[in-house]
Amino acid sequence: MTEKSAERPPLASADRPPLLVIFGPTAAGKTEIAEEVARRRSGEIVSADAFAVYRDFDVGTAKPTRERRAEIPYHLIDVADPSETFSAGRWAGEARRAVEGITERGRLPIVCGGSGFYISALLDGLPPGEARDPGLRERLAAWGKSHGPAAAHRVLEVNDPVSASRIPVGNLRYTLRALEILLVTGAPASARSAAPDRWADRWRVIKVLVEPSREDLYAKIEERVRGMLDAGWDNEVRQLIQRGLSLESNAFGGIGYREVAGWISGRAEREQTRREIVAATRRLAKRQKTWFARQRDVVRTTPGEALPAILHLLDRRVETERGG
RNA sequence: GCCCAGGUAGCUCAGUUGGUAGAGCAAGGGACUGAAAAUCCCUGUGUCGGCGGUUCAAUUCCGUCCCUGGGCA
Repeated sequence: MTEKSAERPPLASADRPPLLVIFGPTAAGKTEIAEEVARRRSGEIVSADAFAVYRDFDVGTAKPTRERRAEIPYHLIDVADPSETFSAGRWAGEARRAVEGITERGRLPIVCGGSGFYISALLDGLPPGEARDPGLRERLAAWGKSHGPAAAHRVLEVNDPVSASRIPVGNLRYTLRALEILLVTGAPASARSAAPDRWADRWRVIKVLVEPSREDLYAKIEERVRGMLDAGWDNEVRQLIQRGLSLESNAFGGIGYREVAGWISGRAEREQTRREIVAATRRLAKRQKTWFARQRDVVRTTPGEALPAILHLLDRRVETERGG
């Protein structure tokens, strides 16, 4: 997908088709805004959500309902089996294809979601080659578990001191990933620089960060978790478990799923479960905020101001064309 | 009413053989190159239940009162 795009020379700014990217913390109200923009500007939404990709994980991922998806086309939702482990690279590849298709159809692509790493992979690209080997990863995980993070980090330090210096000793997952890259590619992860990725140059990218006040966000999180619990989250989890899906699967790592599993198996009260999920969601929002803080060329808005701000930004192209 | 066990960070608790205290969780900040809603890093002054007493010094010992569990009447 990148070869084709690399051959295409970048167009003058005003001639490039728009690519709207709406991101922000969970429960900020991004979806409603994206849907309204889609209605008014004949757009299609590309979900940038690492857990909405899994089929049958609906309630806890705040996935748009079938009715809404019938009205507004959505992409990158329900594209993976819950037993799979998805990846940022796979998402970015599929998202690029989706964006290209939407543009070719003459419609507005709207990337909307809270998975910052995924959005970065889409816009800025990832180093070439996945350098991923599930079997090796499993063996490394087992080895790391028995030897401990310190031992793993020492091995990395010998073979890739640069990566080792960047990764805290306690972060076994990152240490193992660096080792995996080393073993799969034969080169240290630190030498794996991102090749210049010009994919996004084909679009006039409009990045909008939707950020409510902390007070509003926490209130919305409370409300959302309550709503999910009332909407039959427990039934969804019960069905997933009955179907034989492992609690160890990546999809079950999504916030709330293991908590709800604990509740329906009688290990925790509903109210306690609710509180834990709210706390976990707040922590997620905090991490998202940290991730988004370093984004460049972003228009920052609140949920209330977002829609007019976005419409104004989209219409600016028309003004430019008329003027020039 | 009596006996026992407790009252220490927002929560659950540890501890100080007397020199004014820590862990986990929560909370706040941060990192992030194919697991990312994941993973990890940094941040802990709190009338150590109240009031008296002993002591150079009490959260730690003594007395008393209050509160919370449990037991006995």
